[in-house]
Amino acid sequence: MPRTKGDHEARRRDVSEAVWQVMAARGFAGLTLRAVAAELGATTGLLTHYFPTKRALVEYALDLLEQRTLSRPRRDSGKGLAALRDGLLDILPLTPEAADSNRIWVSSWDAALSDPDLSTGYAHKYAVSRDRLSEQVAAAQELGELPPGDPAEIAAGAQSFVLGLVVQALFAPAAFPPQRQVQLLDDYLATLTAPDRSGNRRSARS
Amino acid sequence: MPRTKGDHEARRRDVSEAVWQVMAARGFAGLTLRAVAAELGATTGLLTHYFPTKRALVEYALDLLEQRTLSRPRRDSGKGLAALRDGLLDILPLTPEAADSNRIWVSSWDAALSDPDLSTGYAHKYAVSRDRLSEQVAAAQELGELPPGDPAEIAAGAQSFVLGLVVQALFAPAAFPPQRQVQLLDDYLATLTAPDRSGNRRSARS
DNA sequence: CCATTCACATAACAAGTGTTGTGTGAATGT
DNA sequence: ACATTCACACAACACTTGTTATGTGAATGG
Repeated sequence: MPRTKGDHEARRRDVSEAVWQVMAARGFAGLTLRAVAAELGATTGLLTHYFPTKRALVEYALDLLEQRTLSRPRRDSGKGLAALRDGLLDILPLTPEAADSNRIWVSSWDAALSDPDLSTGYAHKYAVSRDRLSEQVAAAQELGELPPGDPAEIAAGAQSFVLGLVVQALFAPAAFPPQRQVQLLDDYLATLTAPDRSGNRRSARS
Repeated sequence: MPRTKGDHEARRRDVSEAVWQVMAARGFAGLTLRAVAAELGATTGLLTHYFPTKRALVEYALDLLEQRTLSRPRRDSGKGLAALRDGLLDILPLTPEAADSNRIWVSSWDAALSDPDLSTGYAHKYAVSRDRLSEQVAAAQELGELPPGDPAEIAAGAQSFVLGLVVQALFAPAAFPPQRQVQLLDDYLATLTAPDRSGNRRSARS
């Protein structure tokens, strides 16, 4: 039963939704043409009509993942340290949608690590994210909310912390409910704001 | 060409090595019977002789992964904070072997997140690791090397930090050479040792 | 010395995968 | 009104995967 209205754009959105559902339910490895087609109530012919090859669909799925992650409702309340906190909170799986998004991300790491092309893409993407955090760190430092130190290093540390927290929360959602995730992040940020009493210089290169 | 000596144990070690090589080279998703057999210079018949089903081989591979991770040469120099640092350093991909191990771990998360049985196993495993870290945190606190605070929360934070650092280092090994990983970890530990000057209480529950 | 067991190889099978070609009915332009 | 294009369905393909059945030569035990 073909579409009465040939709305290309709407159809593409249907495909997006089906791809998303499949990835959320069966992981990135479960992203198969027939699974998407079944979720869509169609056949593989539809997909090959929109995507010439499987790789094209995978790349589309990754774009979709990035886009949906980026277009998630973002907190953007303050400036400086508050903005940094918001940016980090946006990453955490605090809502079911964010949990889906993160689960898909993590499950895509398998394919990404085995594929050099995808791997460099991921590295670049995380580098961009780090740069953005770095700017927020620098802003917070100028406001005196964070002690001095290389913003890039502090940003890398913060991203590591949040990334790892994502992974732990995905594997043990009961042990890491949203409240505890926020608490852990706030504790981490609290230690960042504290001055360093030890002899170690923070983030100095040899 | 069958084995002249029927050394069951040695053969199993050969299988382990082949499984390891395959996972390191092609990721967890690439762990296929024929790939292992080819790496072993044998056929699938050998594997079905040792493992009744694919799942058995997967479980064996996960055991192997855990065992190899655990049996990696560990630093165990000091007590208290130094022991905690050692335990965290042991996780990081500072050596090629540790990088292999971590890459396999990360690539296995895809299958684990889609399989409830494996997922709970992973959650348990990370919980055990957290408990161990928690004890080291408590010991460091008793030595006065760490300020007071719920050891479990501090351990969870430290594990998150290291886990995330592992992921970043795997995707961008050039940007996260061993030296920088150690530096980032030491910076993190330095912030932990610093007293909290802010009004936030560290790790208090509501 | 011989029967049995072991440790595989070999080959086939069914299911699932991406891909390709052909058909077909609706929409569309003229 | 008609030819063309579009948006798929349908079916077959080559391939990979896990699984299973059968054979076979070496080790082994009595």
